[in-house]
Amino acid sequence: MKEYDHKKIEKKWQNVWDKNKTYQAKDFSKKPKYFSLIEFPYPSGDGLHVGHPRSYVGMDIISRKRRLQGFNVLYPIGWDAFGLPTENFAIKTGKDPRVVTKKNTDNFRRQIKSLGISFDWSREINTTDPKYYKWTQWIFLQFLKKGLAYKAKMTINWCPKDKTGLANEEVVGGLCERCGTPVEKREKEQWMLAITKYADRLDKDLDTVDYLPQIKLAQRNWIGRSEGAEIDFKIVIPTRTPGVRVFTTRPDTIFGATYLVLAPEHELVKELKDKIKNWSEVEKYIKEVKNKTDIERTSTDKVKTGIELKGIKAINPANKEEISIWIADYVLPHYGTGAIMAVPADDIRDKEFAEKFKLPIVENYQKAGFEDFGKKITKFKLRDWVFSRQRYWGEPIPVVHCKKCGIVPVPERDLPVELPKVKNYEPTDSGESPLANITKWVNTKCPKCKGRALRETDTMPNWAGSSWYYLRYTDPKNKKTFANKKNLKYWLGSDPATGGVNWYNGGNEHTTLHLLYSRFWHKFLFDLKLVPTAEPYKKRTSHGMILGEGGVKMSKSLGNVINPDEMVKIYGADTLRVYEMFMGPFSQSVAWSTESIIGSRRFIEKVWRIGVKVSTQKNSSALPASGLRHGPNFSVPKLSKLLNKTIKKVTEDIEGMYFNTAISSMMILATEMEKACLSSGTTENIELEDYKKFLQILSPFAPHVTEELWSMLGEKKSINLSSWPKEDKSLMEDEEIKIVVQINGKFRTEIMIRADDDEEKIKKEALSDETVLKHILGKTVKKVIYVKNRLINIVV
RNA sequence: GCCCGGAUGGCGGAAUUGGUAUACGCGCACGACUUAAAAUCGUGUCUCGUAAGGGAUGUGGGUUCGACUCCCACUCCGGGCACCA
Repeated sequence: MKEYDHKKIEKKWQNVWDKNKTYQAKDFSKKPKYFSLIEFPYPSGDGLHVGHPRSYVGMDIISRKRRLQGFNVLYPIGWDAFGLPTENFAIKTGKDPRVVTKKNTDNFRRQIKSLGISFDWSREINTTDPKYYKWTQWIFLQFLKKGLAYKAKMTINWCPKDKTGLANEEVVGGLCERCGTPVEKREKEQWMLAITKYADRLDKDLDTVDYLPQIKLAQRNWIGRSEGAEIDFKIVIPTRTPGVRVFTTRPDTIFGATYLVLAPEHELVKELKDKIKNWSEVEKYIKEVKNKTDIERTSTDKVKTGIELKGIKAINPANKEEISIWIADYVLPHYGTGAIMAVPADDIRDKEFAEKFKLPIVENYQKAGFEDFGKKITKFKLRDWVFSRQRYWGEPIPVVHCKKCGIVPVPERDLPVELPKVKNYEPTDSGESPLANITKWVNTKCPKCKGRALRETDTMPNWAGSSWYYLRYTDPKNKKTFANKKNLKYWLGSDPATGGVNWYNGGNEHTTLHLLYSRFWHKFLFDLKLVPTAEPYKKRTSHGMILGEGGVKMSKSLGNVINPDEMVKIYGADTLRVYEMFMGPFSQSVAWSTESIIGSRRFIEKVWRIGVKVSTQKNSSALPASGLRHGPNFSVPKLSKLLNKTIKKVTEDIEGMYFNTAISSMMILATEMEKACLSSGTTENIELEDYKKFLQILSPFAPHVTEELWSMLGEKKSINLSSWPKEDKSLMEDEEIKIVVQINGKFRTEIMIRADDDEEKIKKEALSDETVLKHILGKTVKKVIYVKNRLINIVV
């Protein structure tokens, strides 16, 4: 018998598909289009993680199914290659990030290709390619033009020893990850993007997209829309106008407000410095707060801290009572107005604070109307996006600073502003990007006045390139624009309300930031009439992580990292694909088990054995013509029925991403098929057409082996060019149905009924069943509940 | 701490969304084939009990004829928390 040689088969078909451009999407086609998307990977030096294929295979199954369903499918991939790990590697080794990136992407490409994912490699993109980031910079200039990119002072993490700014990730327990020095906060001018201008629409438009409910919820919570009121409190000591404005979601409780709390950073504190009698204490407290994170500050289980601003008082506008003013770290400067009115009778945090500092608590106060003392206002938790990085490996922000003209955008014709080569990748001592050291590059001419000017040395965050990459796939080589409008209209759809990438799958960990940022960019481009749809993604799902054996995180330090190359080598890509889809529910994290992968291999081998038998007997004339078969083991109808049920199940399960149960049902079918062969010694019990349908529904999961078997059965064209089978309902109906009989909700027995029996007849039958009679002997039957085609429960 | 998930046999998980808990797979045991091994196939495999029957879906309560599924309170685990991607 012909052996299953995964190495030969997989290599062979990967070459054929490549040569025939089987998976290349065609711009414009009579077929309906389908745009399926995965999050393009960051090409890390560690190579592909077994978690990557999970997402890629999942969407590959969807994409392959869509092709068989007659769609013109775009399933692209690229590299999100700017970022910290490559930069830190460069700092450590002195190697050019370009060289490192090239090496890593080459490795990733080879690994992904070995899995037989149906990506359209002709559209491969790379965020670090100047031809790509030219357009990232161009989009930034549009933000600048519309006033949505601006500069503001922000606090950053600062390591006083290394003299560099640090990313949050590089701060471990308040210490610098590299040298262990306590990290300080510093103020620095940063480029910002005004995402808050889009907050309302980012929230509202979630109603128009098909995201998993928990993804929508996560987005909504992040945006944090809430309705409240802004109320002005007069400062009476010292007399000052204007007073202080607070934001509250409960303006109705104003009669219970017994003191005010300001964020320690509130400008009023600095302004009234001279009037605050206990300034030295206040100053000390402000310093302490400065190095705390927002999480530490707002944690509700820590002891409340704060300090009164002695010597200044405010007036509650509702009851005209004089109240004290405090500062406390649990009030954050960037939410609301950075000031609250405290109603200890009604708010747990205010109550804790009042109890600790012995502040008055008024329990039974008069309720006010919503807008009696202030103005209704909608507030968002969402903050503007800090868009500057003092780093090397990112897109240079394309502006110049001119003493005469101020900030001047680089003219669009001069894009891209290419990242120059440097010798040293470390940030400078002053905390500037390493680009600041290249005087030749920094010194330039002002595009406006032609005078001397300096280039901006900040670069963009990694999120920039990934905020619009899906658009570039529709027209990846365009030199005139980021993507042709016609292409965008074709691939995203022309209806602003319903169009977008058809299906976008990614990690749970991206359901807030990346997803929100790219929705923001897309909406901005939509407003400029540069993209045809209001939302980038019509549908969004997410997959869980693959953990190491035993459910711990897979990491180098734990030594439990699984190399996909090795799995492909030993078991084959098809087995790895099937295993990753079978190991657990797609949406949840699941632990890897090398011991278990053998089950998927056995399944593929079973399919292979049946196929080899079917093909050899088909080619020998020993097999009687279809429809003329007889014999004691004649079980074609039974198998056909199971096949049709399986087609239905697999068709539906793929849509819900229930890949594990789809595979389970195909395993059952394969087992039954093989049994049918064994019982008769031939494959006469398997209809050739049935077996082919089985191969078709399996092909999205295991594309190589099914393609090989397909051709062994005499098919000249690729299985990719066939059409998705449809179940035959007439072959699926059961005339006899098994009904469970329960007594008081406990399983007792089962009876067979005919599909057309009426309820009374079934109940009667159940009550006259031997086992039932035994159990209800001497008891009164109170009630008989019948659930159609399922069960009967007798209550006694 | 806050937000979003999750918890079912020795292990990964299934359960038509309120209707036979443990499908499918791994592992294990036994059997067939084999000189033997591997592969493959078959049988068994939650638990107590000889059986009849009882118990079990993280914990404690509740709703219901009936709860893994719904409600309330808790425990533990994973992800996110704005400069990791």
